[in-house]
Amino acid sequence: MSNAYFVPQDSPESDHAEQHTNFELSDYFTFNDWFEEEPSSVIFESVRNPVYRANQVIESGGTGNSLEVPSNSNSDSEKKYIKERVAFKTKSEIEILDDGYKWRKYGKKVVKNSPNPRNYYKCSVEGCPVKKRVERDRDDPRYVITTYEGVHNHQSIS
DNA sequence: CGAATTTGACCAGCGC
DNA sequence: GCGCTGGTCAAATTCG
Repeated sequence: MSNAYFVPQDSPESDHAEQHTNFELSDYFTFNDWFEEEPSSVIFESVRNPVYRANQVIESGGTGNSLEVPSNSNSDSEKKYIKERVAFKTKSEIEILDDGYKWRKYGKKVVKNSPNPRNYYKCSVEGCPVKKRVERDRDDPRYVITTYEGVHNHQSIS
């Protein structure tokens, strides 16, 4: 798992925000703000890249370097790194959080590190490339980790 | 009856 | 080159 997750502090039932100090994203937006703003304002690479905003780094993860595309960043490696991601870790019983968009589930997978299945969703609006994946936290099943990938090219409907 | 889910199959990238 | 792993497809099924 990664080391920087955003735990929304104004979540209805956030009785304790333990990992909250890990990374303070709330300066940029809160969970509620996120409904209004473009998800693109914060980009999160959950595995090996730093967390960065727009095009600039706000925090490096673990290994320091790494936002920059690998030295010989020509074409292939570039697109891989350009992917925009936002990851939320939310305390929630349910995993189907209504975030104002319409999602169509297209896959489910059991991943190695977690005993819990991971679900794959895609925005059902025509031409919208956004995907998200939802899974339960490995060692804290009360949390749900939602990872958005891409930017919506339309308004939310709800 | 059309639309969304489900779920196993399929596929591609990577490490050994 | 093979097998493992994560991601996607798609046919069947359920749902509204």
